Amino acid sequence: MVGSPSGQSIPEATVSRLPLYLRSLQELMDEELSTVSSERLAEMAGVNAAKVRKDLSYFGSYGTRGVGYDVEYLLLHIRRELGLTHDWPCVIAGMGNLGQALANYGGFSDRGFVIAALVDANPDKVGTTVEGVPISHVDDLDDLVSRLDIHIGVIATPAHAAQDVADRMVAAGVTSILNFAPTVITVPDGILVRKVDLAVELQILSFYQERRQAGASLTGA
Amino acid sequence: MVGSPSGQSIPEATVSRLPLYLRSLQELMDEELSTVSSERLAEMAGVNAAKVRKDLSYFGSYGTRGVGYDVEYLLLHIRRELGLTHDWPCVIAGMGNLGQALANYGGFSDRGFVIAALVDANPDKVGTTVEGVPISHVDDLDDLVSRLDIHIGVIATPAHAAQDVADRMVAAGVTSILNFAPTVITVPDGILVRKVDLAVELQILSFYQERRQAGASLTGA
DNA sequence: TAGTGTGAATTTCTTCACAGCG
DNA sequence: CGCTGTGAAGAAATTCACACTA
Repeated sequence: MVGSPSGQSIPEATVSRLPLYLRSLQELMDEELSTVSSERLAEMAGVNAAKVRKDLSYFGSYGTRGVGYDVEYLLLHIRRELGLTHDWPCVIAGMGNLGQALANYGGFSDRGFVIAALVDANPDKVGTTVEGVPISHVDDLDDLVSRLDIHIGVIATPAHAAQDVADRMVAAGVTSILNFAPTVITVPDGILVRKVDLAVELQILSFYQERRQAGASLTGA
Repeated sequence: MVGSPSGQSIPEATVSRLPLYLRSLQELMDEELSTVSSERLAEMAGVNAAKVRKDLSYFGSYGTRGVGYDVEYLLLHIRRELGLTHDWPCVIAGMGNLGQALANYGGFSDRGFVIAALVDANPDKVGTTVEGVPISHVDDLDDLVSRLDIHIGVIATPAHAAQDVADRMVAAGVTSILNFAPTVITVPDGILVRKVDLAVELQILSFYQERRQAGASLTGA
């Protein structure tokens, strides 16, 4: 989905697994383990060991043969690769159920994504707060984005409003968008978009569920 | 992530795009268009035309050369492939913000995923209703699953509770699980699991956002 | 000895390009 | 003519297997 950026490339597939490794390493830190083998890390992340070693090798040699990887060192390194060494102020647009859930979702602030602003088009919602953050009107996006130095926008509006909100975000200066609305949005070159459609995953499950009557044995991930 | 099921295989990558096509076709139906070219469909789904044609070709020849695809026919066909010709009763475990958002999320029932039951471990929540569906205690999973003929479970609990809930679901007879908890769960062979981690996508955005200062020109999706 | 790092083999996915059909 | 359907080429990702080393 994304062109390879400056410098020589880390495969997209590898990038998409880094967050999994990061989470696993955080668990290992909590358990106060200081080293980890590719095999163990693979098991925790739900992939296989060869993949872990290959993935990590793109960043250089961080392991010790015969021992494994230093948990703390690797954690720091992946965090740096992911750009998670500083906070990212974000704005969420659309304060319906999903928007509220996202605003409340601990997993964001945990990992450096600070909900700096919330916007909605409904005047009744404007002025109320979620998790201590006031809901502003979507017309104030411009001001909020520049004042709070926001680069990342999250769209949690209904599908029909998504493109308009995306346009406003881009105009305001947002350069990365995470889109939860079940529609494709188009943006100018240079703007990054990723999409999550909650129902898509269920449909994929349904596909495999439907066609396994015939004694198929499938493996969970 | 999932072994190829009975019959000759449709590539995983293709399966994961079917929901996109389905959504686009539904929009075309709403606009009362009766045919669509691979190019137009590609644009709507956010992929390229060759991919659309290749994907659809796995199901046989459904297009008309010189014209395109019949919207209604293709829609029906993909819906059948995805197993969406009948309703799937689902249970959601974990009625925090995310669980509530999912229960409210129109995108599910729209597409045949009926929220048949909700469970939580917190006795204070048990007995209240969300969208007209009562919240039951997680101990009643067994009864609910068999009585309501539920095959699909959605986990929206905190990470630490996810494995336990998954075990209970499997014991109760659930065969497909969609896991929103930020942790890997393990299940017996024959149980399908898909995972959605809301924060993972943000971290991937962060990766690319971080490394584009150097005049890189990236393309949004 | 245990476990990394990595070329090479393999598989999967994408894209091309054009023959063939309505 | 316009657009599908598809072999074949190309690219990307995964997996193998083993040399190497702390």
